[in-house]
Order: sequence, then structure tokens, then C-alpha cells
Amino acid sequence: MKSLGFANHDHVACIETGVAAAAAHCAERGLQLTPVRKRVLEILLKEHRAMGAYDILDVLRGEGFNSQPPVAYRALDFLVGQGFVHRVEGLNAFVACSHPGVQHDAAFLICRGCRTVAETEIPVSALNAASKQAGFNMEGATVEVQGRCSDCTEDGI
Amino acid sequence: MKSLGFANHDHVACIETGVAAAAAHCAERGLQLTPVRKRVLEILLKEHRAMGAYDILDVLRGEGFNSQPPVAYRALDFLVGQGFVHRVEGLNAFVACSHPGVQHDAAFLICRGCRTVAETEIPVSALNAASKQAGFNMEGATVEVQGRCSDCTEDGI
DNA sequence: TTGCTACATGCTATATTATAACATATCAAG
DNA sequence: CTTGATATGTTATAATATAGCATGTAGCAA
Repeated sequence: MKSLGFANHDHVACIETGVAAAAAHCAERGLQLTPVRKRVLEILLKEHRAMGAYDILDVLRGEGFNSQPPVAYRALDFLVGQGFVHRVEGLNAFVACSHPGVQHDAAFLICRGCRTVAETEIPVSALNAASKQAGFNMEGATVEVQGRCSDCTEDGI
Repeated sequence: MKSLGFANHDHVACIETGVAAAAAHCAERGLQLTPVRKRVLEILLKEHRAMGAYDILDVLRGEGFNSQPPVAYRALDFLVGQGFVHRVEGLNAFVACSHPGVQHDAAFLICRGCRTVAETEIPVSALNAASKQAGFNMEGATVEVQGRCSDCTEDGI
């Protein structure tokens, strides 16, 4: 489980792999990867950046899906619940998981230039230690790093 | 700069110290700790938990302050900008800083029982390392740990 | 086949969080 | 006194998210 980073990669394969993993996971557990759920996952995999629920809704609207907010939020709830999609708190947005099928907390590197989001691992041990020291029972963590990817570092934005 | 944890402590002193630190900081830099800014800081210091902007607004309303949303958001923007208050992304809420006067990113231990927030340090070196490895230029970070404080661990909530 | 259950979706409305935009006020510097 | 910088007043609206109830659908048991 390494960071995908901001490197170029084969997007088509990336989408196929992600959807296949989700389909397999759902089949195993008797869950339904319905058309709208699958489509939302595809959209997020394709964009490979954080998208707001209403951005996703716009895409769905153009494709004949029902486009009321609950449609997007329900699909996202499902996908987040199953670990196929992560919520990026700092952006009120969502991003496809780079490591589908493995339940995990993720850390994000969020480029404030292009809004691309790379996923990496949370520093679990450090957070656990800090929690323990404070008498706090850690259940999960949100880690989001703000900055600029290599492509966006040169621009004086 | 150690974690305040969830331990009992002298709240009155805590508020006085926080306000005094903010006042000193502002005096040094020619910034204005206006009544509403000061009051918002006091409210957050007193509660010592995350409060939404509209929660704060409710308190202000009961005290004769103007209670339109921009009042709270402007005060919060100022306080966050000066480092007296932190925004807790996972709760869309705000919490007084436990280490006023020092500009810093903080990590939060957020109790999902009582919504109390303890501040500790972010694991900077781990995040820097992960960022560097991904070719990412880190500028800041948001770290929020979800769990339960010792008081709320027993309850089967 | 019916009826029951669980799940998913359709649909309307509304809650919650946050900001835009422009007017007014205050105050110190020139 | 007027200009510029900062803060506040005020109205409106944007952006994000959920509640609540009706409808559909698929499997399963009587």
C-alpha cells in the first residue's frame, strides 16, 4: 500500500480496477453495486481529484440519472461506508480510494493548485501514542496535508 | 507545548490566560481585539469544546450583539487567522487554541461522546516524510483523531 | 399467489454552514 | 477636513447536507 503520488498512470486501468474491486467486494457480501453507485465511483475514479457532491450531481444530471441531492449523497454514503471512496473534510469533497477493498483510514496530500488528491498512510503509531498519553481512546483519524504537487509548485499561484 | 488532555483544570484561569495572550498579541501588532472578537474567544475558551458558528451566534444573540452570520464568521476568521482559535474540519466547528500566541498547526483529539476537543501536536516529521516521498510540497496539515475520552469510554453510546 | 421484509430509489422540502456585496461608521495620518 | 484603512451593519444568497415519506423491486416464506 504505497502512495499513488501525483505521477502519471494508466487511468483506464485505474478505473477498471477500482470498479472491479468494488463489484467483487459487493458480490462477496451480498451488497448491491447499483447503476448510480457504480457510476459515482467511476466518476470519482476518472477524475482522480476531490469532487463535491454537487459536482457529481451535475455529471449525473447530464447522463439521465435523477439529480436530486439525496441521489448523490446516498451513493456517496454507501461508497464511503464500504471504503471505496473517502471524504476529504477540508474540501467538503469526495475522492475515490486508491486502495479499494482494504478497510483503512487514509491520509491525503491535497494540492491547492489543481485540487488533485493523493492518498498515503496515516502515521498511526504517532497518533496512537499521542492519544494514549492524553487518556484518549482512538477510533479513527483524519489526516490531510495541504500543499502543492510538483506540477503546481512552479506556478506563482 | 503539551496536550491539555481531558483532565480537569482551572477554567477561569484558562479563559483569563487565553484572553490576555490574545490581547497582548494584538497590542504588539496593532490589531484590534474588538468586543465581539474578544467575546467569541471567551465563549470558546469557556466551553472548551467545539462549537459551530451558529452556536456561537446564539450566545451572542442573547447578549445584545448583532447576530447575523457574518458577525460570527468575521470574528472567527480573525481569531483563526491570529491562531487563537482552530477550525475543526470534521465537525465544521471551532475550538479555542490551547497554546495561544504560538503560530502552529495542531492535532485534535475529538471525543464523539461529549464533543470535547483536546489539542496536541501534529506528527510533522512523519507527514513531511510522506509528502516528500510523493513529490509533494507540504505547507500545512489537518490532523483530527476521532474517539472517546476517558469519561465517555464507559458509556455504551 | 399472496404477503412480508429488506433494500433501494423518487421526490419534496428544509436544515445547516458559509459567503457575497454594498452601506455605514470609526479613527488615525496626512 | 479628507483620505485610507479597518471594522461593523444589513440584506440576500450560495453551498453543503439531511429529513421524511411515498414508491418500486426482489427474495423468500406461508
